[in-house]
Amino acid sequence: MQITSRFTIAIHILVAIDYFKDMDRVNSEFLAGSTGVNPVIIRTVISRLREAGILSTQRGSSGANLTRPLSEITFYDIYRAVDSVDEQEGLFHFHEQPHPDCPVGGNIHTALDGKLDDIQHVMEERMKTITVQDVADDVLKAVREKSKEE
Amino acid sequence: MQITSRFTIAIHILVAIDYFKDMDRVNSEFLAGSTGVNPVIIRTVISRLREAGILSTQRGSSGANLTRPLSEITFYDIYRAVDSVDEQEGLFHFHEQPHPDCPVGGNIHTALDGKLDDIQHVMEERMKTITVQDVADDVLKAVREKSKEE
DNA sequence: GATAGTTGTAATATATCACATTACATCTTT
DNA sequence: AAAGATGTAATGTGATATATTACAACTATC
Repeated sequence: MQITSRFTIAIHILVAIDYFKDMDRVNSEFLAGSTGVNPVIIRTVISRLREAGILSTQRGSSGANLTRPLSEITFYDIYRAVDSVDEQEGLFHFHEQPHPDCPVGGNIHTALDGKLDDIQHVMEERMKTITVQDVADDVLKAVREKSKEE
Repeated sequence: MQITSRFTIAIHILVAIDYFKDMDRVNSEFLAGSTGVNPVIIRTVISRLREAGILSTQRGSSGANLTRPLSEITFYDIYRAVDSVDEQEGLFHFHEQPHPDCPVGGNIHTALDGKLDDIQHVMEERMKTITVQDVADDVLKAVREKSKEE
């Protein structure tokens, strides 16, 4: 299994919105071209980012506005915004009907749930330490490296 | 998305094999009852554990033998054994066709891949610190708690 | 050595989900 | 009013997880 590409798409979108903010009309068509993803998917990802308060948009009018700088948008914010992992269900799919009358089956949740939460938690905490600005910086760096080579 | 239940099933199975080792014939039918999972699924999970060298089985003959104590089987070992996350693909599904000629699309992998690997890595490292024995201990504890209550 | 019990595995079915796509109502800008 | 956007519903398609049936291969026991 894999975490949905909505997550990397959202990061890509945010970097692009910032990168091209003064140069182009950054509409869903443009972002679809940059990401190689269908424009409707772009719009739904943007919808989720909007619902999460990360950016704002106007019906009919092109482009999106960030509500805060990229340096204040963490990977965790995006992960939550685009529902990379369902908040209720959790990262691990637990088999659903362990037998309650079996000593193991009847106690496996008690014994295991906390440990699974732990694992998910370290992952999410690490996500909180990385921001979209970190990505934007590295994109810029790479762009400059390439232009040097010519 | 969620990590396949094969992971929790495998942990459940290993705890049960150990717990019942002197009491019952722990065959796939028995484990299917304890987990609430189809016996064929049980056998395929056991197959993977066998391929990973965690236990051995004999065709025709009931039961499985652990090749090492539960205290030496980590969550990471199981995670790898049952292919919870494809080793090639990684935890995050990257959108597949970012546009190479776009400054953002052409550099997003360079900028993002290492960060995604980092996140996956902290999760996997935490998995290495938890063993199936930890679960078995907590199952036993819970069993004893419940028997006290009577 | 015949029988019953078991594992290993292929083949198929079903449900769910991710992503693509079409279509269109709604809104903004010119 | 016309052109260009967004928001979103509806539908299609492919991939994947799990369940299930079926059976060959093997072991233990009577």
